[in-house]
Amino acid sequence: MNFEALLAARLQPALAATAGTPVDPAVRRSPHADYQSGAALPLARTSAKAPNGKGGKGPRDIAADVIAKADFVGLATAEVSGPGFINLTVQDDVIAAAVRELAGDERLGVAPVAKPQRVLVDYSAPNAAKELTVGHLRSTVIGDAAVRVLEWLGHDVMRANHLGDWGTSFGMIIEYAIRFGQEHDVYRAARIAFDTDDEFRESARRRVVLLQAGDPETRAVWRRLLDRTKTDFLAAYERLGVTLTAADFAGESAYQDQLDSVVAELDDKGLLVASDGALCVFPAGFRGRDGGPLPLIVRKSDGGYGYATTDLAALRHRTTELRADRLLYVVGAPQSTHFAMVFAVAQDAGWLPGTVRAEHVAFGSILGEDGRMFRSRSGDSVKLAEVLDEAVARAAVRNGDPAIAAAVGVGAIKYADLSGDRRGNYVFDWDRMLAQIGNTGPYLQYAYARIQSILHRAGDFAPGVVIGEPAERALALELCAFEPVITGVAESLDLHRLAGYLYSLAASFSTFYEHCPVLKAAAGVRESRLTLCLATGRTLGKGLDLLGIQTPQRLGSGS
RNA sequence: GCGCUCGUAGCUCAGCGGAUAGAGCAACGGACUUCUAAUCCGUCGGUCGCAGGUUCGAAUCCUGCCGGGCGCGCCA
Repeated sequence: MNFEALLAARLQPALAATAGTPVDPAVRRSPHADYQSGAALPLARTSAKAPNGKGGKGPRDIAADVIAKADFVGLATAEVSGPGFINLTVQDDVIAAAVRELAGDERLGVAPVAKPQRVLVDYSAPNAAKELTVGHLRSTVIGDAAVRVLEWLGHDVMRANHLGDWGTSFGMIIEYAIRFGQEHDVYRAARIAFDTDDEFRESARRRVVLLQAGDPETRAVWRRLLDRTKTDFLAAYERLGVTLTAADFAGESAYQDQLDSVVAELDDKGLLVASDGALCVFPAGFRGRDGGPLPLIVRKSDGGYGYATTDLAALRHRTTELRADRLLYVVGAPQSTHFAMVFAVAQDAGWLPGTVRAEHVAFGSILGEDGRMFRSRSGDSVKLAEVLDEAVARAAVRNGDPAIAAAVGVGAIKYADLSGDRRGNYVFDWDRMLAQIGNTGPYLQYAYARIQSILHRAGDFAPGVVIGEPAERALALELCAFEPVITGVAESLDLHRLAGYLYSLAASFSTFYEHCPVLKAAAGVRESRLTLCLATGRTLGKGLDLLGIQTPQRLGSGS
């Protein structure tokens, strides 16, 4: 259901007739009515300037004209308000019918897209030499929610987990593993050796060369280390409720045999410039510290390849071989310049035609309560597993069932990540994210659980909606707003708008719950309220599912 | 220095050119013979960083400052 679109469609002919030209109906939700249109306001100026129209009409007169010409029959009522707004009030019976339909519709009034796109979502992408840390949380959680939303809308979504499995850090851990016969959890130790021991550092560098040259022993160790971390990652994804699978791993190593060809193709197109021994592309519009052109280095002076080349190879593969229509890179904001340059070079090289959208879905950092980068007391980055453990332990205080505690704890962390504008930084705060009131995971899960409890007790009933109490009306109207939110999020990838909507829906439900007894209501009213519960439960359930958050049937210690 | 980004209530944040800028937390005051009170209702709290500009209308768009974060040639 999309009342905004329906109302706009009714308004459009009247506005066009009044203005003599098509006008944006500008229909929005409003605190003064269900919806409002501000379209008459700018029209007043045009009218006043009309050649012979002495004085012209004021915005209120114009709004009245539009209302007189518009046909709202069977949908809404309209009235002029304030300086010239058109307040629109949807008829109760229309809202009721819409909710009735929603309650019985698996898709909750959201139709699959008419033209599915092939969307490739590049997310999570941890360095396979290390453990997962909170640093990987945002890309993983945001990317997976984006995948879920796009997929549910009917798009052909391809997940890509661009694992760091080839760089210097792998040289370090392979060298360390071979020397000390230890193959698990060696990154920290290897890093220390690399930073403090010149001889080790040299060996690690040689090890990268051996790896890239295909040395059998090196490759064997590499393969074992990689398999081990992949297994660990998959376990973490499972625990997080992230849909990435083994089939989605597409690490840097996968593009190694394409790097020469990337450089060759850039050369063919005359984009390559030798500079200080390196091969570079200088896309237009990028300036460096000294004001000079900023290079994207595609081959280092030592002949090796860096991440820029790998990113270009991956992009080319995704548009030419995988035929993606839209590329999403869910990567931290600090890399925005890098991606802008990669996209610019890819365009120049013809790998990114105008028909394909490439977007850097950037996000900010997770901060500690001191406002600085979130780290453990020892200054290390915090392991993801430890964060999840603590969240679950905290949730377990109120939830005896381990499965429910896990759903609440993990859900709280994910929701905290998704409920704010992804571009901004956010402060990691246990108490806030696990609070049972406010815009939190637990609050939404609680609302969902209460609904399930009612529905369970109610048993079968004949759906139908009659709007009575203000709380019923407010809830019903909120339910009808799901569709525009979802379609908007698929476009903007602002998951926090979905989160905000769900919070607002849950809050409307809580008010309804307080003011409108369901099970004890009179016949007729009872069925209507149960239908509202059903529609709300389904919407909350689907919305949270799209965010990747579980919805237990029951919360608490039981009974 | 250049670029990107952020600056909204004491705190954490919404606010996608429209009316009197909204939530939660905190503070204070109410509501449990009632479907989970893990909730709800109310009160208090704001020169939307500053100054200009565009507009009938600006927290929102533009410009310039101030302040924080990040980035700026062989790490990813």
